[in-house]
Amino acid sequence: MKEKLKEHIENLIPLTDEEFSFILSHVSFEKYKKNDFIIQEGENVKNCYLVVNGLLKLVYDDKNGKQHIVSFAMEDWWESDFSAYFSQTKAKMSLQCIEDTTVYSLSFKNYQKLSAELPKMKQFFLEKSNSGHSASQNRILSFLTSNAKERYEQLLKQYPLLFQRVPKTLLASYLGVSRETLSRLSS
Amino acid sequence: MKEKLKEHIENLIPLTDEEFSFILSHVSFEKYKKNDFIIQEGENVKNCYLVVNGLLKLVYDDKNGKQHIVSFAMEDWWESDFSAYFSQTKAKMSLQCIEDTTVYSLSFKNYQKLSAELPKMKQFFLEKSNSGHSASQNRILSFLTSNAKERYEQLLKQYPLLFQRVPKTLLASYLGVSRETLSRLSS
DNA sequence: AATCGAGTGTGACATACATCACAATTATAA
DNA sequence: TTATAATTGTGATGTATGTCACACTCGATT
Repeated sequence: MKEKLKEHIENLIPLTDEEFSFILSHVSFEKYKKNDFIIQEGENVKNCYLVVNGLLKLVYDDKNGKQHIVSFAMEDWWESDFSAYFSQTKAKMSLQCIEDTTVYSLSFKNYQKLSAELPKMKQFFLEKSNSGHSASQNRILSFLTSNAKERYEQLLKQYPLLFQRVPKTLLASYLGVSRETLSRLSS
Repeated sequence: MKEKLKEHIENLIPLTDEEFSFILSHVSFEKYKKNDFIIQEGENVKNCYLVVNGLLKLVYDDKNGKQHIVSFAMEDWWESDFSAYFSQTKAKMSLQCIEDTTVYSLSFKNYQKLSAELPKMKQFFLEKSNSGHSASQNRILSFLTSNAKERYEQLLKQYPLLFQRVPKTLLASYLGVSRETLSRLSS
């Protein structure tokens, strides 16, 4: 398990063994079951999470009780309600398991500590944040330029695995269309 | 002018005079006229920009020749085709002046240099990137949860100034609706 | 002053998508 | 296994929004 975290970071930045054990002492390994909530709307968001195995959804429940999926988090992704995490306020969204899931959890305090004491980690977080930002911009772009069918095809192309792992209802909720419309698109 | 840059950074992180002049020697001050392109689609993206005065639009031109506004950049905002900037590839979007605009320009090389040699700047960029990421997620959320009228009202509430500074056609293009629909919404 | 073009409003109509209802199938649990 | 819930497909219909066409205003240019 440790190895997976090491690989994940070294994918961007090489680490000495000392550096890695320092990092390891600042995160905790956690297991969740399908349908468990890792973050619940309204709670203080103390942690962000690296998915080791499994699959998460970051969802927003609107005033009509409808669920909207802001993001899926697959293996090797960091996820949280980052807006609440960085400002240390209450979650507007929930983070819930679609499958049994294992994660590394990083508290905000330790995030700050790692950033401050290990320049390499600050660099790591910076690069992660930049790529997260780019990914979000691409998603915005797809809402601006594409209709439901095109967005569906883009999603399939980008994450063919997702298609087999999550019910269509959730895909629809991610794409911003009703499940009925999505069903008609695929046929 | 220098003062505005100093204020902007010190809004997040205090600087000594030496640190600030080091930073200043790594950016360049530039002036553009209304309708000028700062970045053109297809070019290599060498710089990102801090808007000192004026107003920019980040636009994507789709295959049908239709323009989509991914973002407006007002005073005190950093903007670029960040995806292309960070990967040092060609721009998928253009950055164009809606008004006469002055900016500080930061090359990718100097971005890396500042990040590497001034920990405070790495911290600064990290915090900027995090808040940019949050902002993008909020925009995604508004596409998922709101119809055109609601998105319009949210925009007005968040940036009342914008409303007076840019033609409705551009607001429509930002909101992802036709100008006719937007016109009918406001009445 | 006359002309031009950008920005805007509005009617008529077309289309994409949502909603509601119901049936069929497949997974899950007792 | 049987029962129960979750998932999916599909028809009928309503609504939001897009598209096309045209007119009007207003500021800029000559």
